[in-house]
Amino acid sequence: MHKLEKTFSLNQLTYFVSVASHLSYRKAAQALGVSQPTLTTQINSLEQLLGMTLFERSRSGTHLSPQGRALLADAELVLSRATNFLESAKELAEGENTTYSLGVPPTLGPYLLPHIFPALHRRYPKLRFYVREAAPQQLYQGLLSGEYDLIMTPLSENFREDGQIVSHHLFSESLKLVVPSEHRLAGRREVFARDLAGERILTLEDRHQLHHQVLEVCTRLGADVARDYEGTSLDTLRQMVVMGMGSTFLPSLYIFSELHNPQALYICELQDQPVARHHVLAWRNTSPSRNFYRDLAIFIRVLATSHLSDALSFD
Amino acid sequence: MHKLEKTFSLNQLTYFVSVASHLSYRKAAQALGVSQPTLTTQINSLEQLLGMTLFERSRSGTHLSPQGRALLADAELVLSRATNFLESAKELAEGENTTYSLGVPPTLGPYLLPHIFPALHRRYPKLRFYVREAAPQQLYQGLLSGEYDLIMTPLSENFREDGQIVSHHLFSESLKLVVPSEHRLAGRREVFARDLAGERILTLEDRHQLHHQVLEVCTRLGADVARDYEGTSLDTLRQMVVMGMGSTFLPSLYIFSELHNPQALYICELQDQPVARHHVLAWRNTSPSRNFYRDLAIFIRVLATSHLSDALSFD
DNA sequence: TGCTCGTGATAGCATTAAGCTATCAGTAGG
DNA sequence: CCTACTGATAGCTTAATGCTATCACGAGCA
Repeated sequence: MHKLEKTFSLNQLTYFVSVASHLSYRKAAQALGVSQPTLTTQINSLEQLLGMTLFERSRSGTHLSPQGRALLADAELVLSRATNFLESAKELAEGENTTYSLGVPPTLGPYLLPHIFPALHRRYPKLRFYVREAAPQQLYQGLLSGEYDLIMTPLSENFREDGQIVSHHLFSESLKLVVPSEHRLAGRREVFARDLAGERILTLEDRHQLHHQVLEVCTRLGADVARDYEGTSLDTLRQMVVMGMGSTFLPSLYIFSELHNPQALYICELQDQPVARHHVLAWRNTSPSRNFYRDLAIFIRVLATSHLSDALSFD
Repeated sequence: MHKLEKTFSLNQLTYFVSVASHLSYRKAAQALGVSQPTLTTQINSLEQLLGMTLFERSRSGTHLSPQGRALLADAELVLSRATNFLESAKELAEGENTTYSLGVPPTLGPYLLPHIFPALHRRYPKLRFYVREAAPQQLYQGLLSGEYDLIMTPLSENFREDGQIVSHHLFSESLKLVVPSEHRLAGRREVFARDLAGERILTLEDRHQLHHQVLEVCTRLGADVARDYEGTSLDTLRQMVVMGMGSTFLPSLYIFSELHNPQALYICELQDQPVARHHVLAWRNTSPSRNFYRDLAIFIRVLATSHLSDALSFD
């Protein structure tokens, strides 16, 4: 923590450095575009503040004092850092070369971002994301607290667009039924909701939003959710199905990304009661970059439409 | 060369950092001991200067903008350099821990400074010298130009204490006649000026002040100065005498320092016309440290009196 | 010796910057 | 609906910064 006290100004340092390099108040004043008395008074006050003489004045010229010589390097360092600061600011101000903190759910990020980041980078070459994964509940809290600038999250009853938060719909993603290839439903041309009655359904740990959604669907359809074994990731969930521990629902983007050639699995949708999650990009409506975020959401939706229409829908 | 333009103040950076760490204007204001409106206006003007929004304000709190987050580290760097600068200044101001630029002639420095630096260091523990060797003529010019803070130099007709330069007498150093041990004068209890008539006298190159002094003495006494071989240092001069190329005059401090047990040489003084050089410490009378320099000169004289009275005189 | 030129210091004023107090306006939560 | 909290704004005071004009001193030259 920096404390506040009476201190020197950056201009005073600039004057110090300039007089030191010209070894003349008048020449330095001319080079700086200020008057010579200004230099005299400013350097006097700097000297008083520092408690030492920086320059040795005489009618026939000006020399650095030994102390001034020692401080010169430090003064130049301060000024170079200040210049540095201004340059960073300039660069940040004139382009979208900012790093935005983006929160994504672990069941979406790894299967979506690789598909859209390359095109995003081409569109906004200087744009960078600091991506962090968390469950949607944490994403929402983190967005409120300022931890994230943006979150990508599935809609749920916990998510409220309450005046503080603005969200933009990106796409809808169906959750597909995944059964082992030796399962009684495997190969069926059409599977209906009633076929799941009594079925053993595997899902993720309950910190994931997917857990709650699958639980709600199963309760509605009369299927049993296996609480004794819960997956820690979509990959482990898939392995559990392969090993015959039950069936599950997997997001279509995961299937599209990871299961190009699923040998031991049969994948289908419920014809009469499709299950889907609806993903949005959300941000605080107080955010200074909100206009950019809106453009970004629109652009991501366009990218998804053109690259991922096999896996997603855009109602 | 740093150019001058409208820029931010260090206080503004301090405010920025403080608001960023408290995430609240009011709390930051309290911590800084200023009013909240001050922070508002200062940060607004900083934002305007940088052309970007640093904070996202809302009625329910304050967050860093992505740009602000990126600039925060740079701002802290500037402040830490500034603190650094003030600390250096404080350290320089409260002690004599400054590095002074000291010019000495090559025929004196190496044979005097090792005798006085240890005691000088005990007396002024934080004092440092940046010692450079040059011929007295260059020393004098360098003192005028500000290259040296102090010079140690033998008096000569070129040296003028002309209102700009103040000098303080340190000690007088005799120049002793040095002849090879097989020389006709070797072993003589008393040697007089007239004994040198026609003698071949070796000396240093003419960029050394010693050259001119020996030349003057020899002309007066009727000795021949050997211009064909001139030494580049007192050590080579001594070797030339050992090899029988002639005789020479060597400063007594050199003899005291380097020739504890001269086997091949005989050393004596001219009884009736002793030759000496008179060393002073000199500085510009405009120098802010001139009082310290005077103390220093007195102290060096005291040191020489107590440690080097065998080789020097103090008239 | 006296003149001129060049140095930094000083005085007095004008302008700008930075700070304060008091108040406003909007949101959150009881 | 009220209370408490946020940052923003208005209006004023004071401190800091810079300017012009002038001074005082020294160096160099005639």
